[in-house]
Amino acid sequence: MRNPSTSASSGGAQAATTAKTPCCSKVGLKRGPWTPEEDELLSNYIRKEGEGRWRTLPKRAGLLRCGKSCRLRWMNYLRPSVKRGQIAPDEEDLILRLHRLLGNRWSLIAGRIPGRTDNEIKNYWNTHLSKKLISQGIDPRTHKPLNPESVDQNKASSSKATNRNASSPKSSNNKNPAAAAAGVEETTSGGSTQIISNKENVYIENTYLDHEYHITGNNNASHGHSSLLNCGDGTCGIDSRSNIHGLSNEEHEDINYCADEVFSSFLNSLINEEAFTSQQHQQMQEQANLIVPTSDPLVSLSASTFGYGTSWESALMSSTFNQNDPSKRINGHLQ
DNA sequence: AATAGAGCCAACCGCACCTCG
DNA sequence: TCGAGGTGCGGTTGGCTCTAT
Repeated sequence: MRNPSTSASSGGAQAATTAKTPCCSKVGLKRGPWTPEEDELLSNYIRKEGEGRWRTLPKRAGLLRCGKSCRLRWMNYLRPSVKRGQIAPDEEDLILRLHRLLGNRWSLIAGRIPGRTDNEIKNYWNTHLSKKLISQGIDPRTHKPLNPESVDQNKASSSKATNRNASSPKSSNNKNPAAAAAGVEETTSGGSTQIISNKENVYIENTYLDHEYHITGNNNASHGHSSLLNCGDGTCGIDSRSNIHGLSNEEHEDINYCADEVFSSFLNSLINEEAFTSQQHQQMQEQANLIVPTSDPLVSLSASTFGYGTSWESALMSSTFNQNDPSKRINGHLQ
């Protein structure tokens, strides 16, 4: 692993040129790669005073950097818990699974992989995993099989020049006007999973798993939590309309949990269930000599989790609930 | 050895959310 | 309720390193 601190020759003491970002607009602030001296100043200060108050931290620490830059450097590189080095195969596997569940929610994914930062995972995804999936004929955004035209397009876009323009332009944080007009906040729209919330409810909709997970509970600022699913007051519950938690479509029931634990175990159950059912389904396939037209374990999950157990087409057709109208899913029940 | 292109990753940017007065 | 400040997130970029010619 290269140490960026040693490559500080380029762009180093360049003054901020843009005046749009308040904290970086001050003339004389340093940008570019960090030097070992700066790293030490920042590390020593945070060890002594702790994290937070990033805006004023640089001045207090004697750094000519903006707060954002300090925070980023600490979070992505200097924090003791940050693990350096190659992504291990099991970590890679976990990233793939989580991306399939969560889409480009790098911070959420990073939160499930100890020692790895969102930036690191994002970079690893863009430089390794997306290409790997494309080479396997899988669309890295949707995790669905690519059609031949898409394969060509994706292969073309994997070159440096086009890759930089491949992503949608600054769309990640844009609100969906239609959703906004309907009083529904679409918090983000990931590749494989959509998290939709209104003031009282949160929906997790994973279209590729052919499930709809519905986490109910307050989702307003008065809770005082930044996390979408972190209510922590016991009012949150999870309602899965698949039988992934052992509940049938007909007789599902609300279960109250602390949302953090719910979300955590929710992800675990998905990840583990996926691993389990993938294996299980493969065995079933072998036994029944059935052909599933893809190697994507996701497809196996869909089929076997729904209990149809034979093909992904049946799993797709088994979706009986309304996937398009969040207003019909309040409190986990169709209205 | 020189050069061009590709790969890679730390850092930056802009936006949205949260908190607080 | 509103606005300002602080923070976090995801997308993008700059530039160093590697590899092929």
